[in-house]
Amino acid sequence: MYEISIEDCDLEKIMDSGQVFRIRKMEDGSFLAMAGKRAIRISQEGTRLLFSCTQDEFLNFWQDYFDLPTDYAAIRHSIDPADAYLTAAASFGRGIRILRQDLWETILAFLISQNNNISRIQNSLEALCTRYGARIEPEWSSSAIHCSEKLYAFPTPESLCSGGLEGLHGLGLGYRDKYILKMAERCCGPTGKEWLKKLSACGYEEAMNLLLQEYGIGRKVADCICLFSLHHVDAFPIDTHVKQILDMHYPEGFPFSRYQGYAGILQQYLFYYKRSTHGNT
DNA sequence: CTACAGGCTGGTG
DNA sequence: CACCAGCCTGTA
Repeated sequence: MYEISIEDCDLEKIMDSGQVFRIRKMEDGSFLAMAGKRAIRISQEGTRLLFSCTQDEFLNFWQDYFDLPTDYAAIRHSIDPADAYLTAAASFGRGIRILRQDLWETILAFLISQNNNISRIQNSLEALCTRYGARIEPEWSSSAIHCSEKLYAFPTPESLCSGGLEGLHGLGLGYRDKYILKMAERCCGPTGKEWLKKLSACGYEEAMNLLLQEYGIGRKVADCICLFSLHHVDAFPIDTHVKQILDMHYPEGFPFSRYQGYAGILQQYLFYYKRSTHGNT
């Protein structure tokens, strides 16, 4: 167990902010977060967070995964007070953080996300993990906070390839199955690892160029990958909701220059605010 | 039943 | 260039 107190970190909001699809709330009110081949239980009361892992694993993985070293209050306070909508959105979304998710996993998640809804995305990802992922046996599974259900790691590119296109049927992927298979093939073997490594190492512009060459990846999906995995927080994904916000509240254009270098964080506040106040799923 | 999901591809004007 | 039909399918 590892306990920490931190401002601007609300797991429920993070879970509902649309950037991650493998965190869910358990019956006891704690959260189950899965990332790659890891799984963790986290309980939260106010600013207190209790992680079901050793200090070592917290410091080596989860701390950065949840981007805890970043000062989000400072970011919120930099917002133009005259911008009533953005001020309200940031206040409402206080606690959201931009996670640092695994690249391969994030690419697949957002390939699936296109023209899709959140519950279906979650179902598809879970089905994918159940079919092709290795079993996870977390340390805490045998302790007091047991978890009856079986947990699966995110599958490797190699395991996805092994099933071919037929192996992706029945997962609710629809026409996106061929995008997934192509991407799995892309990420296989040494050349695939090299490509992922290159993506991780380069800047925002270069990452966009590389991603946009891939089958099934357009500007919006590429921006999501840049923001939610590579942590290029100047990436500003424009989906139907954000487009509506921009049309409605920023007819003169969003003030990107004022928020240079971290507009993507504000995009999350805007997105979450709009979705939450319109009762969408 | 239809409409719609955090879009992209491929073809047309 | 801009425009847009078609695409899979669970959910509302």
